[in-house]
Amino acid sequence: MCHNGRMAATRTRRPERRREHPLSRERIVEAAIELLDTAGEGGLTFRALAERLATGPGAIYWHVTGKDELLHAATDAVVAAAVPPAAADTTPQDAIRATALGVFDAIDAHPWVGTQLARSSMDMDAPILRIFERLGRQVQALGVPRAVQFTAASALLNYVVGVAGQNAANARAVEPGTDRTEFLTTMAAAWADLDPEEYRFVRDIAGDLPRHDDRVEFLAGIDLILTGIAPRERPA
Amino acid sequence: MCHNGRMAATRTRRPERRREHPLSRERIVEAAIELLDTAGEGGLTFRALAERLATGPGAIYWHVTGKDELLHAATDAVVAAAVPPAAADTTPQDAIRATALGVFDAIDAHPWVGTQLARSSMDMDAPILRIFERLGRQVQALGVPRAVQFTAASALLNYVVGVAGQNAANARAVEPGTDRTEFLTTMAAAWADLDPEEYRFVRDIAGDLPRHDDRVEFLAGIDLILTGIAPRERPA
DNA sequence: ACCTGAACACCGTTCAAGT
DNA sequence: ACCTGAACACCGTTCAAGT
Repeated sequence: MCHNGRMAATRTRRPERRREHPLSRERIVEAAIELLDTAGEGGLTFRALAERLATGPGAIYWHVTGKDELLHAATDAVVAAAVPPAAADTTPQDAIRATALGVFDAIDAHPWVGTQLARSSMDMDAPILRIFERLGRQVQALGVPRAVQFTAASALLNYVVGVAGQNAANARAVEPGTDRTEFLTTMAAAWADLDPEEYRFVRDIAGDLPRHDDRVEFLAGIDLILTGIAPRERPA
Repeated sequence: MCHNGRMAATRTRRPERRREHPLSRERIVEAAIELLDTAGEGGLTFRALAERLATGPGAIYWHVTGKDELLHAATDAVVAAAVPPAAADTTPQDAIRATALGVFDAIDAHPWVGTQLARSSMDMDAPILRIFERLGRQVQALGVPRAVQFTAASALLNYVVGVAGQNAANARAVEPGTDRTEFLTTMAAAWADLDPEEYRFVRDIAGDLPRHDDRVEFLAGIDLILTGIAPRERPA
C-alpha cells in the first residue's frame, strides 16, 4: 500500500507537531507592538495578545516574565531601530539633532513609546540608556570639559524624555484620527478662555499656537540647550 | 424625667445623622494624597480609600467622577502648594530657578506627582499649565522676543517634566528606604559593567555618578537652557 | 520543553436600594 | 442629597494538567 518508505517514515516517525508559527519571544514582542499601535496603550492585554497569537494567556509567560518585561522589550525594539549609529561626517550638533529627531519621530509613530520613556529610569533601562549614550558621545565630541559632560548629556536626555511624555499625553488626549493643527486650534481656544489674571502668559501666546510645527519647536529647544553647552558651533 | 426641654428637642427633632467627618471632595483628595505618599502609586485604590474614609467605594463616586479626576486633583493640590507666586525682588533667572526647584522638591516629597506630570498634556491640565505659566512670565521678564517666548518656556517646561518623570522612576526602582548615594553607587556599578564598545560614554562617566547632587545637577540643566535663552544675565 | 485554560486575587465602576 | 455594598466586567498572574 505504501510505495515510498522514506516519505511514510518522515510522515509518521515523530508526531512533529510543528505549529505553523511556534511561539517565541520575538513573535510575542512583535505582536505586542502591533497591538499597542492599533489598540492603544490600554489595548495590550495578555488575553488580547494570546488571542492574536492563537494560544492561551499562560503560554506567554513561558517566554516573558510579565507585562513589565514585555513593555520594556517592545520599547527597546522601537528605540533601537529609531536611534541608528551616528553618521561619521556630521558635526556633533547635527548628530545630537539626528538622535533627538529619531526619538521624536518614533514617538510620533508609536505614542506609547513616549509614555514608557517618560516613566523609565536610567537604572539599567536599555532604551533610555541607549539614547543617553548616543547623546553623551556627541557631547564628548563637542569637547566640553569632563566635569560637565554628565550635566550636558542629562539635560539633553531629560528634555527629550520630557517631550516624549508630552507628545504621548497629547496623543492620548485626542481621538486617534485628529490631525495636528485641529488639536492645536482646540487647545489655543481653551487657553484663550483661561482666567486673564492667573494665566496671563498662556493667554498671551495662545494665538501663536496653531501656527507651530512640533518638530521645529522640538529642535529649537534642543538648540537652546546646545547653545548653553557650547555657545557657538565653531570657535570664532 | 427630662429637665431640659431644649436639649431634648435638639436631640430628637431631626435624626441629624451628622457624621463625625462627612465625606467631601477635599477630604477625599486629602486621603488620596496620604495613601499615595504612604502606599505608593499602586496604593491608591477605591477600596483602600473607602476603608480609610470609613465608607464604601461607591460613595466616593458621588464627589469625584473617577480615578483620573482624583489623581488629577491630588496632583494639582501638591503642585499649587509647591509653586508659589514669584517674589517681586528677584531676577527672572532666579524666579525660574525657584519655580523649577519648587517642582523638584515636591516630587522628592511625593514621587507619584512626577509620574503624573510626566504623563499629562498641556491641554487644559491645570497642574502643568500652572508651571508653564510661571515659567513663561519670567521668560517674558527676560525680555526675549515674543516669537521665541513659547519656545523658551516650552524648553524649560519639557526639561522640568522630564526630570520629574526620571525622579519618579528612580523612586519606583528602589525600595522606599534606600538613600540617594546608595542608589547612585548601585547604578554606577551597573553602568561600569556595561559593554565597553556599546556604552563607552556611560562607562566613562559612571565613576562621577556617586558624587552627584541631584538638585545641583537639576539646576545646572536649567542654567544651560537659560544661557541658551539669554546668553548673559545682564547685557555687557 | 512547551503549551493550555481554568482559577485566583485583584482592579475601577455601576447601580438598586437605603436613609 | 448622600451613602451603602453587592455585583459586573474586566485585569495580570499562577499552576495543575496535558503533549
